[in-house]
Amino acid sequence: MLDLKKRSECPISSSLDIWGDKWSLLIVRDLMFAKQCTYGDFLKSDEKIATNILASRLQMLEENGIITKQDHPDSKAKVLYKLTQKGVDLLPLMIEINLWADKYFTLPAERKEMIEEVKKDKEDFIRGKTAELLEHIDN
Amino acid sequence: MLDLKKRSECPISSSLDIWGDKWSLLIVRDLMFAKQCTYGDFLKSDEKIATNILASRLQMLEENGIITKQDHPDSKAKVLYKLTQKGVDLLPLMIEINLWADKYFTLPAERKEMIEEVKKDKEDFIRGKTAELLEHIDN
DNA sequence: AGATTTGCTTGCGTTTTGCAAGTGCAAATA
DNA sequence: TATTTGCACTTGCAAAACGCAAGCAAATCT
Repeated sequence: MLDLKKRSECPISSSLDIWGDKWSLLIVRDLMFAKQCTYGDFLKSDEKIATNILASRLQMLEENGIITKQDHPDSKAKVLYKLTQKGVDLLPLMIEINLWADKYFTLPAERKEMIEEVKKDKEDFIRGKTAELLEHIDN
Repeated sequence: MLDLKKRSECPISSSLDIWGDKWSLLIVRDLMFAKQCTYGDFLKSDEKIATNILASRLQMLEENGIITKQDHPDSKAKVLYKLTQKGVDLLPLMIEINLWADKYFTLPAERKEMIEEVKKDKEDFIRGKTAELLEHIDN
């Protein structure tokens, strides 16, 4: 059991207490955009997270109801990680990060494509993506 | 000079490399919502950031163009910290964090009030607040 | 002139991170 | 059936970051 110590009653602070580190939102990103879902998939991401850190972040995110484990349809040895409703609700936040980054960094072509879609109709994109992410979720 | 090492080309990752720690967004929050501006003001925030960490984060944020130092009108001993355009552009992100937190935490009355205003007309709130924050900025 | 305020810096012990290697169970292979 | 491989972690340890207290120089107050 990882203990979460709230630094204050501020909502920003409380949120950062859960996912405000260098890795957690990358895990959320993978679950949102790359659709990567197994432990090994996270390890394969470009940023090369250390395996012990990954395990610790997954536990933290699960304990705080952002993600859930599910049985992998193919094998008992594999674990499927999915976003919960609470996790999917981070989508608008992730989109804003992308939009900010779009203004100040050069985005890779594939992500740029997604952002252009967002720019056309943000609300619509969020609706569609949320529905997609919530498929087959049994929180 | 604090060195920023990019973990990957991903925009989320690059953004987190700058402000993706437990403290940076709290500094941005203070500059956005509490209007706290001096070094001492940051130290007085509820979360009680350590002074060396504060100094290091302020330097990082300044080097990455999120904040700037300005002369304090009252005294040469004081330093005024302000958000740059790049910093102010984090407002939509901060709002989404607040909205997320509003759904999953209990907000303090004062912040709740702001969020209700946001809910009425998000775009309008952002326009107004952005204009307010950009007053007297000489990036 | 002496004391206080302000914005930091320095030292040092504790915690977190990062890397490599190891473990246990499931599944594929021989 | 025996053995190797794959997968999801755990463990150990060195390195880095953090957190606390004290110190410090310049500006300001008394």
